[in-house]
Amino acid sequence: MNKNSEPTIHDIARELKISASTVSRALNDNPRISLKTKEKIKAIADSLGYRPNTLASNLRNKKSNTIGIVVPLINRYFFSSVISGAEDVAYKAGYTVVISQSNDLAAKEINIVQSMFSNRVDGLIISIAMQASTFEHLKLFRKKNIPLVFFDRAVPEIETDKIVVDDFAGGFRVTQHLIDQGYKRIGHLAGPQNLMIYLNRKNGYMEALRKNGIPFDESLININRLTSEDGVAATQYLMSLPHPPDAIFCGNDTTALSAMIYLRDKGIRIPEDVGIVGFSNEPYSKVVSPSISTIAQPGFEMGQKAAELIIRKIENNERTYQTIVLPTELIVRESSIRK
Amino acid sequence: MNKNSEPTIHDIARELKISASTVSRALNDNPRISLKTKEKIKAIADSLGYRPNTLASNLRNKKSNTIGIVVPLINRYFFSSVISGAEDVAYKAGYTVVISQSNDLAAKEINIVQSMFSNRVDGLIISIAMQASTFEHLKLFRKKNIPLVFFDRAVPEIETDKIVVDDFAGGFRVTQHLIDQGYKRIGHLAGPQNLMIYLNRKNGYMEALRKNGIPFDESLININRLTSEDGVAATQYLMSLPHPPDAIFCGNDTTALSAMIYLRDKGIRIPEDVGIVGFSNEPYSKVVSPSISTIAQPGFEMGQKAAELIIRKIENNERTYQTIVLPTELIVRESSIRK
DNA sequence: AATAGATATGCAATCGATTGCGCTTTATAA
DNA sequence: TTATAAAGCGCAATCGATTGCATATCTATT
Repeated sequence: MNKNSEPTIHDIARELKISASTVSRALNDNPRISLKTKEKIKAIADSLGYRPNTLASNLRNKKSNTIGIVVPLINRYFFSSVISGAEDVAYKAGYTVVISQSNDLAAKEINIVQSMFSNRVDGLIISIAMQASTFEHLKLFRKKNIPLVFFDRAVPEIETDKIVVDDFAGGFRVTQHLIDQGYKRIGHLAGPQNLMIYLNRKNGYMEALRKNGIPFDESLININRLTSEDGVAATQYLMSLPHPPDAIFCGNDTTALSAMIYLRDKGIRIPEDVGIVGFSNEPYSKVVSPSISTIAQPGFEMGQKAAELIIRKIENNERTYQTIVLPTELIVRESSIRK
Repeated sequence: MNKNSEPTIHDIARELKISASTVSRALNDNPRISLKTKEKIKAIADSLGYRPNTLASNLRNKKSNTIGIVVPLINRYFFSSVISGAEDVAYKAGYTVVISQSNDLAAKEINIVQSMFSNRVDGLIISIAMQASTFEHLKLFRKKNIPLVFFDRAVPEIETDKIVVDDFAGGFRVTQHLIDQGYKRIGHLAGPQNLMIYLNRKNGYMEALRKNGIPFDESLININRLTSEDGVAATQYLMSLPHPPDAIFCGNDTTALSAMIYLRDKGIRIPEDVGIVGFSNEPYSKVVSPSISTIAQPGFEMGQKAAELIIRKIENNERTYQTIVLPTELIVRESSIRK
């Protein structure tokens, strides 16, 4: 072994005057090697401080034992929870996870995905960027038959595994809850409608109105990017209507919070004057005052499920796809309790 | 090229009846290859849908272009911010980041770090587990001269690059601020003292007391693991003292919040009866009510700096180490304003 | 003692990309 | 025209681990 280069199985082999194949087999506990030899080999390996070179092994095995995860933004509670859950499962199954964030930019997402392909990830777990519009980079994975799992934000036109929450039911429940609380004019801050999750939330909202015989008023829906700023602007707009809403179903907790702050500053009381419900159950939603009613999205669990699913696909080469819909849970807090 | 296996440079070479070396050089824009040949090669590469196999390249180059990041818990705002910042910088420099969480367990940390070594990461960025006590796994990196950067939670006995915030100054400032606000008996919830960050915060606290001529009272310091539950228990304990504190400097925002909730439930007013200051500036600290005074820790920036530093080390093989101390910023909010 | 069968190990190719060295061919200079 | 250099490209080894096939040794059986 050269100085300052790692010992390899060949160094161990030379030391014992045996072949590298034997060493390799011994270290992998291959039954073809006798126990005595194995022990000698392992002893030398230890004393040399040998560490297998995963790169070489991966190359030979055409398998990287790596799962790629792409999220819009790592630094967001829901996504970091998903990553955390997926990492947990992957680690226990002997996989490494590589992570990238698209920053919700289509171009970066394409780059990342291609780079992960070049790195020969065994599977890809992704929640697509808001801004994404073409999906050739993802179809590549399907074409090569590399397991691909969408979570939360999926692409309808790509047939593969998906893990989503029941956004429709979530939107429905939120709205029904507001109606039950006696709110009469319910506004909605909706996210980009090219993303199914936001479309479904809105549809759930509309269905609840319909079912309760409440006429649908287009002007009460404001579609935006659900940033904090958008939340303020949209709320301002809704409240300036000749006939403003007395409750707002916000597409996420970010806008729910910013709407709440805006309304409070205007002297509008929550939940007395206007009820607010968010979506996602961000950690702060339960500690702000008033606490925000919202829909819990089990991020950690989604990550676990996504990892379990993709590992199964990697190891069994199944060719059937499923869409796992996790149930939503309405968490009623102060911001929407009128009764 | 075999069916269902990726095209390689050899396939391109065969197609054009040239050698693989030429293809490799052409694709890497080596000046030794003529422009005409390069163009032909790139055209074929495109039409074949060729993607370089990074594994093979990495093996040959003894470089993985990968940076490992180990944090206690991915799913924590500060850490996910660091990861986010590091990923940003790494991505732009052409590196992939692999991420693992130790769950604050020593055993898992050791495992992860060794696995990252086997994966031949080019460098390792880590914030050590609370529970960690031996550091052989990290010394391995130093011994092999693989760049190692600690952030936030560093190991004093290992000489390497470190990126920390000025916890001492942070603790000092918090305490001085409470004193300035007229609080007389200031308690402190401290984290495990084997971690420098918590030790430094406590030392800053003590120094501020000393400088203001306030006698130090051992019983006002409670050392715990700074979980939400610990925060409640510690606060309960402090308030049950014969001479309870009128302000508490909490080692992190988690405990600050749980302390606040506990006190509120007991009918104790904040900041009138008891002042509270946290540490870390978790996102919720500014939106809860009362909002929590705290120390801002620039997580995203720390991640960026850590990545920049480690990439420089990787690419230049420098052998000098630095400790970058990022300034802390006291954010004064409602929970500690008495005047 | 001879042979089948089991046991233990080695040979050499392979995974895909890279690169030092050397061989042609063409261009330039004398 | 001949030497000389430069340009363009190929050969083959290399990175480290794996594995099908072959070989060598040993045990058991008749």
